[in-house]
Amino acid sequence: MQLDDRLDDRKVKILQAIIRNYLETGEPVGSRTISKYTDLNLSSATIRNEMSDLEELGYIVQPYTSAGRIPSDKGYRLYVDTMMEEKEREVVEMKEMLLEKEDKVDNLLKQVAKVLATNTEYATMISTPRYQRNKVKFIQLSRMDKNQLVAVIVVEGNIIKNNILDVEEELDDETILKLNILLNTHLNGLSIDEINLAMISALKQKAGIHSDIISNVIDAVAEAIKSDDDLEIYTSGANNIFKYPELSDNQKASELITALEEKQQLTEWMHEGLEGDDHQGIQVYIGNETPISTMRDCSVVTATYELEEGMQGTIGIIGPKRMDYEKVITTLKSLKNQLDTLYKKT
Amino acid sequence: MQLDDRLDDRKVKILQAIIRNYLETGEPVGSRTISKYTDLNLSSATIRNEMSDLEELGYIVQPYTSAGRIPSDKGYRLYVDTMMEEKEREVVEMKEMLLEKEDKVDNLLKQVAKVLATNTEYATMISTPRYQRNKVKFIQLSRMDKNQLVAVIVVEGNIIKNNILDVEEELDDETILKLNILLNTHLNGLSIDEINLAMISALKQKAGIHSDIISNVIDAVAEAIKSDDDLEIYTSGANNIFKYPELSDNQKASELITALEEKQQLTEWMHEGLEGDDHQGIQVYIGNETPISTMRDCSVVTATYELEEGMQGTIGIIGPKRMDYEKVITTLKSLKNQLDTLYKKT
DNA sequence: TGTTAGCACTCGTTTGATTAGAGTGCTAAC
DNA sequence: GTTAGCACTCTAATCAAACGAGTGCTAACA
Repeated sequence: MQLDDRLDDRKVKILQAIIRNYLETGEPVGSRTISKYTDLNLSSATIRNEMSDLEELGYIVQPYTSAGRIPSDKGYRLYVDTMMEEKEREVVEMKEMLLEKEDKVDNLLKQVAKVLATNTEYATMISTPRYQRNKVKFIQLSRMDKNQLVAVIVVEGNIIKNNILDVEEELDDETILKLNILLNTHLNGLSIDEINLAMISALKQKAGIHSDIISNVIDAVAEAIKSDDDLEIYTSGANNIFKYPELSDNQKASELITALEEKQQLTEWMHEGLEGDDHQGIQVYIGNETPISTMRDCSVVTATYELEEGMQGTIGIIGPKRMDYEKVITTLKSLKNQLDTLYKKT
Repeated sequence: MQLDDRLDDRKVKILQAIIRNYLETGEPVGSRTISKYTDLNLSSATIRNEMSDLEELGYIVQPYTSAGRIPSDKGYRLYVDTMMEEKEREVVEMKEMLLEKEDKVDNLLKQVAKVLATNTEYATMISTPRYQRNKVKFIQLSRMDKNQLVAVIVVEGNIIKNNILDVEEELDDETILKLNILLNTHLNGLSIDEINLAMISALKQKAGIHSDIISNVIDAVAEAIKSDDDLEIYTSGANNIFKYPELSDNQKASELITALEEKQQLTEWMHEGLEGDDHQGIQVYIGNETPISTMRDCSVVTATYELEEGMQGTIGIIGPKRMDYEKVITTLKSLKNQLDTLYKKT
């Protein structure tokens, strides 16, 4: 008999039972367990037949002959997808996330990573928001020293940047005032795309003999807006991986710790993660679906949050493949909501 | 016969041989090994006698009856101390530490931690400099919005801080200018100790109706100077601990990773570490000498560096007790020197 | 008196064999 | 289509024996 590609209802139920049980115990689960566990009233023999089918379809695998079954990546995938549909509406409030509005976004994020790690008992990461199309809001040059200017640049979202500019010639207050006016009138409200070469040379011309300062300021502005080096990632709860035997043998643990420490890779991943958009900004990567090879034994759930218009970042949870997807997803959703609204009403 | 408290020359040689051998292999070392290893031309039996003495004196221990000996904390201590004396003068140049002067000190430090970790194959940490008695160099209030001021505060070492202040009443340019002059004339050159209550109330009085702004600014200044939250610690190379079997069983590895992640503890330690001063700013903590209990199986070597006058920070290397003290210490010394001079000549 | 050879003894580690148990696949009966 | 029964498979746990590195002690030696 040719096996139907489509799963009937009973198979799905059995698969879910297997996965749920495996999530709890971490041990391969046998037919007898399922027979007792489910309310299907089927004998272990029947379950065995069904499991045999499920294995043939690739949803579960046997670690070795005559052991119980564990879910394959494909199995997890099905489970997660169906579960997502079911839970699409339900969003549980996060317990006691004392998210007092920190004045420093960085500290807030660090704290979120930490709380999340303690809460879920998995490792977590959170990327700082990207300010893709951010606009200049305010520029101010001030003389600090004889030969040094402080350039303060505020971009949308009240992100403040400063640079110290060395100047050769001494500038008097009036010149500085003029430059300030010039800069503000021309650059305010512009995003990085809009500050092009033509714009810059026009500015320089107007600045006259002080055109070299303009260059410096423009550089500072560019840096402030693009803020590439500011796209950082905070991780927390790395030690949690030791709670899951399947991740904590020396080899794997070492690789994982390295992956979490090596933020470069994570950054790139989170970066691109901002594009795709599955279920309300939540994405699940199971096993080999993660782009980082050393995480092939893990699952990663990410959520995209938005602090203010255009300021998007990503939160991620890294755990074993048998992570409690349900809890993780609802937790992330709730957190995402909180972050989304936190700065909106400012 | 009562054992002399003092070690004779031969005992020291044997102890050194034991330790050196143990550093290499990580295995308990027996009498026969030493007999062959050293140029003392002694039989294993003689060595056995000496080792028996050394054990009684507490310099080495036996993991179990009839195993070889391994150094005790006391043994390491002696070894490190004598070695330090020998190497006091010798400072090897660090290999290829592309320390191009980063404009951001933070990035520099992160990079140092990383390079150091790769270089030594141990875990590393580095704390950002403390600006203990730092002085205010420049203060500037600017109006950004109708109801928002930007306060820019520059302290010695060109550390720039900003705060956004919400103001209820709208201020005109002249008022702001007056405030700026007031603040600069009174606060410039002062350290945090010197900005006391009397000072503040005097300022407020002079500010007249704008005294509440003064309060806010003072708060911002205080925060900028004390910069407690800026005393951060970067760690790197946590995965290196897996290279040493004696540290990488699950329990210990987990604890260690946690300790490295839990920066609070480290911060306090590094903080107090700045006081004591052993050998040219290098300190060695062996086993239980570390204040962090989960590091009792490790040794930690720290060095204090100074970027600019009064800006001290600490670098630390965390490894197994059998770490290559010689290499670590010379490496740290060289690095310390580089950091010490790097910003001095600016 | 200090050094050495020899030998019995100790104790953790390695090895191999055996056992227990969980789980499967298959067959035959319902 | 479902179930009971049974032989079979494979892992993990257990145990004993052999191993061997290393010691402590004694007696002999220079």
